Amino acid sequence: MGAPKQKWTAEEEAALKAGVVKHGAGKWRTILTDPEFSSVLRMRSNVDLKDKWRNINVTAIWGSRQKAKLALKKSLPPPKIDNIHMSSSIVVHHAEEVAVTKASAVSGGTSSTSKEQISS
Amino acid sequence: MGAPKQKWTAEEEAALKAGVVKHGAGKWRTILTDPEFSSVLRMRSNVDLKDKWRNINVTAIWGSRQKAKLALKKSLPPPKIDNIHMSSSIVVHHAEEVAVTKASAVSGGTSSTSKEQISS
DNA sequence: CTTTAGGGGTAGGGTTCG
DNA sequence: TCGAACCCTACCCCTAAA
Repeated sequence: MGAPKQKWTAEEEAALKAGVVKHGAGKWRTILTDPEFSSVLRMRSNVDLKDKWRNINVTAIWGSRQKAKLALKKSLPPPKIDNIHMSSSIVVHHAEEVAVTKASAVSGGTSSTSKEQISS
Repeated sequence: MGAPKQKWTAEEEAALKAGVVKHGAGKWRTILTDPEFSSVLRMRSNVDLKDKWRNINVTAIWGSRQKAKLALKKSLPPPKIDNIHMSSSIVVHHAEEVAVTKASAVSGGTSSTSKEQISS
């Protein structure tokens, strides 16, 4: 249909990151309205920005452990339909790489969220 | 966050609809204070009721976007490849449709508008 | 001042497609 | 199967009108 899955380009991703650095994470609409990024992110919505940012963040941190949460919620249906014979080859994963060199110094206390019951 | 996304249950939705039928749409506070629904909607605010009602109405109009897709996808048979999987945990979601015969001001023109070009 | 109505926007969950 | 893109729901904030 109209949007057959528009993949994010490097430019859009860079613009998104720059926008987050500039305005802070969560200010998708602000980033979108910024003339600096609006040119690149013209086809994106604020929701798209949020989703993309989530995806980036998730993939960056977790290199091999994101199923835990999912498995906890939705019991993973084991392929054991009938036969239960199968040597469980416990593959000892040597997970010790995943050097997260990505400086995620953007998210943090940027959002002050000062909702201290403003009095008129 | 304080509100970890409290999804509306069928009971709450039914109570909301019943309240609308009983007191009328727009009387959120009245519905909320009603001892009959206050038990179920104790955790909800009048604003929440309003929002939920808005969402329900919006969803009701569109009978070709989400529902069609979902139904199409769920009814679609798996690949012709014969497989012996599919344990199928009968998680039939019970969805009772409360036919609210109230005159909702949503009727317009059979919704042919698939595009929302809202420009402030 | 309280409530309702409508407009915006964000976060999270869940689904679809490659 | 997994991941990325996308859609939907809930919640909240703001402003104007009753």
